[in-house]
Amino acid sequence: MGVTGPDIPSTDALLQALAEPRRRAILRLVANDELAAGEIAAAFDVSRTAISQHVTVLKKAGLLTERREGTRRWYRARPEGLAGLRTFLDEMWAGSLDTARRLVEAERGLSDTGEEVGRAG
Amino acid sequence: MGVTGPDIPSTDALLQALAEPRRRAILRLVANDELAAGEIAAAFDVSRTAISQHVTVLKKAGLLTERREGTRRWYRARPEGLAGLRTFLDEMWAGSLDTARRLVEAERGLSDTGEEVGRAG
DNA sequence: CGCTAACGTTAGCAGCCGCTGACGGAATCA
DNA sequence: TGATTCCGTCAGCGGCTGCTAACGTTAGCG
Repeated sequence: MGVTGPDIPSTDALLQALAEPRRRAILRLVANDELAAGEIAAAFDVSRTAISQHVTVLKKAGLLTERREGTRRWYRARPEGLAGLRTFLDEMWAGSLDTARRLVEAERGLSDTGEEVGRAG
Repeated sequence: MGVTGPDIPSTDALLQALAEPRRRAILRLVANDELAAGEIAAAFDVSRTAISQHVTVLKKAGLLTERREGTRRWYRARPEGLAGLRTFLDEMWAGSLDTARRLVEAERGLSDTGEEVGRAG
């Protein structure tokens, strides 16, 4: 019934894609310039096939855009693909920082009064 | 001779640690509360051993702090551990966004003059 | 049409990784 | 001291993953 959107990549796919050093290198390579598959492959010591597979992973993670021109395919980094990662990071950061703030406060109270500081009950 | 610092975890270790769904769950679990190893393990359906190994990975990535008390070890999320990830994200984002801006500008020029817009030479 | 260029895809393989079970160590208590 | 609790570590195993070689596909050219 409903119109299915362009399937938003999960945080899992994102982090798993970025966990590979070579995939991050590819991403940096096409961050400033649009490159064809062959050009990307030429920058590495592994086979063209391996790079093609990495590119597929990055594409599925929403980190790459593809533009076909003749027999060639041009790739470029997709900044919005990193939005999910930023969200994940902000949530983690906020949660932990909030706790850290609470701890500092409790510690200060401790040094003043000598009162015990345990886990928040 | 020199004083060796507390060895800063690499971006690779960071992303690889975060790539595991269960490790992210552990991180969320200790983001707001300090928990003992056993308590963390109790929250999952896998063995205590598996959790211990995940905790080790997170610790090596600088994402966890450990506090020993008697036979127990208390764990807590370490917000500064995510700093490296933020740096990585910002650099990627900046690079891609800069390119995107350049492209929009070029495209606007194209729609006005009909001039070809290729890769920056 | 045949031929080439530029790719993606598949099968198969080696290495990594997460899991379990068994074990060992440190702290606590009788 | 011995027994128990809490926990990390090790060996081994199955599944995943990154790699290569061979093949299939599409676009362009003679």
